[in-house]
Amino acid sequence: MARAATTADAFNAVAELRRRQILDLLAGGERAVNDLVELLGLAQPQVSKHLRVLREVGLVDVRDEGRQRMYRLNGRPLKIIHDWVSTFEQTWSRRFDQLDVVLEELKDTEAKDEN
Amino acid sequence: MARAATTADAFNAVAELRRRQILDLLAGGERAVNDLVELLGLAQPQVSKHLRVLREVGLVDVRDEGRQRMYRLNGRPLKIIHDWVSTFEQTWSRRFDQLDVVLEELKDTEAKDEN
DNA sequence: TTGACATATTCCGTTATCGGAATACGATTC
DNA sequence: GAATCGTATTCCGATAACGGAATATGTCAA
Repeated sequence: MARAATTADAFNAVAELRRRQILDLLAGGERAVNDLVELLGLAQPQVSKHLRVLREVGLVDVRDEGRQRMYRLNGRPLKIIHDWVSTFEQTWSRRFDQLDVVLEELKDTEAKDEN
Repeated sequence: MARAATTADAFNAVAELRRRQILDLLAGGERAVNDLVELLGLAQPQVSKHLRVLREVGLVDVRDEGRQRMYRLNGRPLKIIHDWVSTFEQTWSRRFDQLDVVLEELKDTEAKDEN
């Protein structure tokens, strides 16, 4: 086995900077592929490939509009990420940093007491 | 060029299920490597390798304790992910789903009006 | 129906990743 | 200081990701 398919889930899909940028752009509303190509400064095939990955994990929806394809953000799969990361929110909050310090000091004190 | 190193940032580090599991375990407190090996049911080298990635993006800190190495969670790098994902929070909320429906209906109405 | 435009797919080469097995290293313990 | 324990690193082999270039598909316009 080599590695998890990028297409497997939102975590993998979003690990790529370009795909995050695409989602950022789509947050501003529906966009045709060539719009994205221009805004990102990428080659068109690369953009289409990234869009495919995003489509496969459900992060974007497509709609045909004449010869264009309009892509639209669908953030729902991001909720899984949000939920998971939120679990750790305390970890980076100021107050818990302080708590860590207190706990460390406490540990040191105990260590001394054992002598 | 092939692909960005997994080791590059928190997004990539966390894209791997095993590494997320490790962080989940460390959320419960410091752990020695063999603890994690047992809890995860993985081979020890694999665990050490995942820990290395996590270390390199700053998601865990290490402390030497005799012949053991105690790993400890450091969630700070997750804040970047949290911040980014939070940008899209409205996208999956119930109220905005409803708004989407309304907008769709409106679009349909307009389409009919054009006939 | 031919040509131009918009997008998707395929093919290619390079590189990173992952798991597994073997091995190296470093700190204890005997 | 030799055996042992805990962990890290290295060396595979397989896979798949990525960018680039070429090409295919599909739609509109003349």
